[in-house]
Amino acid sequence: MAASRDPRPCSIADALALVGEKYSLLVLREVCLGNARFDQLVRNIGAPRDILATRLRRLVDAGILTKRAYSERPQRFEYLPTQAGLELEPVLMTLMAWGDRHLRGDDDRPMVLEHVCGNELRPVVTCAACGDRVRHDDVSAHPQAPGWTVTGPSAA
Amino acid sequence: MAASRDPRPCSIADALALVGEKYSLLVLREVCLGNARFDQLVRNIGAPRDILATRLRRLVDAGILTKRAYSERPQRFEYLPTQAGLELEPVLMTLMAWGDRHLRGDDDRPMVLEHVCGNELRPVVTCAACGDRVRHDDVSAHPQAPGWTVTGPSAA
DNA sequence: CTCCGTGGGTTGGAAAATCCAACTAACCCG
DNA sequence: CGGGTTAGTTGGATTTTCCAACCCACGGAG
Repeated sequence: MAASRDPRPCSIADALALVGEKYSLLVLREVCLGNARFDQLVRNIGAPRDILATRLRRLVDAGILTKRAYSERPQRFEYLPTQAGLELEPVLMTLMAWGDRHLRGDDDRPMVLEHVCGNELRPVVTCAACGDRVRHDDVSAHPQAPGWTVTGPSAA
Repeated sequence: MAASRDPRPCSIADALALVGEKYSLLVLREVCLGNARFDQLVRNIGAPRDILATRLRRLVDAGILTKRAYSERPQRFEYLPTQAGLELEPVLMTLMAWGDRHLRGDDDRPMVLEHVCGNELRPVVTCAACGDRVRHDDVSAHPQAPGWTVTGPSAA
C-alpha cells in the first residue's frame, strides 16, 4: 500500500502504509471501544471476513494490536490495542469530529463522547508547549531530510 | 470505498470514505504545505498520474479542495484546501506525531513543525471544555443511534 | 516555421486487491 | 446424532491500481 516510488520521506506516509488500508482504522475504532472478537468486528465494520483476517494479521505484526486467547478449548481469540494502538485514538477522535462537523449535522451524530470532566468531549489539537489551539497559520514546517520542497506560507 | 454493508453509522467511516483512499491524505498534506500543482503532487506523493487525477476530482467534488486557474493561456490549475480541507490538518498532525514516535526515532524525523510560540510543535489532543489532555480511560462513548454495541470500559 | 520542453492530464492493458458465498475446523448443547 | 457458535480459509468473479505511452496547448530557441 505504500506509495511505491514516493521520493519523500514522511511519517504521515509511513503511518498510512500501516493503518491507511481499507478497514484498518475501523478495526482500531472497534478494539478501542472494547469490541475485540472476530465476528463482532465483521458485523460492526462490515468488512469481508478474509480481508479482515489479513488486516488483523498486519496490525498484530505491526505491534498495533495483540492477539490473545480468551478461551482454550475451544480456542477463541480476541484482539486488543497495544500502547501504540491506543495512541492512535487521537487520530480517530479528530477524524470523528471532522466527520461530525462536515458530513453530518449536530442532530445527526451517531455517537457522542464524554470526558471525565463532565462535559461532552470536543477534541482540539493544541501545542504541548504553550497550550494554545493549533491554527494553520501558526505553524511552520522545517524539513529535516532532503526531498522536501515547501512552497507555501508554511515554509521554514 | 465505503464499507458497503456497514451496519454501523459512524462519522469515522464516513470521513474515511472521503479521504481514506490511497493517496488522498497525502494530497492534503501537500496542498496544506502549499504544493498545489499537478506535477508537484505527482512527484512529491509518488502517485500514478491517473489515480491522482481521480483523487483530485473526488476531493474537489467533496468540497475539500478547490481547483483554481493560476494561468489562462495556457490553462494551468492549482488545488487549494477549502476550510473543510484545512480542518483536516489536525488529523495529519496527530498522524505525523504518531509515525514519528512509533515508526522512526527522534533523530530520524523527516520534518519538524514549529509553533508561533517559538517551541517545536508537539500536537496533543485536549478536551475543549476543561483543557486537559485526553486519555483513553477518561472518555466514555454514548451511542446516539441504533447499531452500536460498546462492550468495553468506554461503555456509556 | 519547426523542434523541444513543460504542465496537465487521458487511455489501454497487465497486475494486484477486493468481494462474496461457501466451506472447514473445533467445540458445546440437547 | 443434529444444530449452533466462533474463527477463520478457499476459489473465483469483480474492481482498483499501476504503468507506460499518448495527447493537447502553449512558450521559447533556432
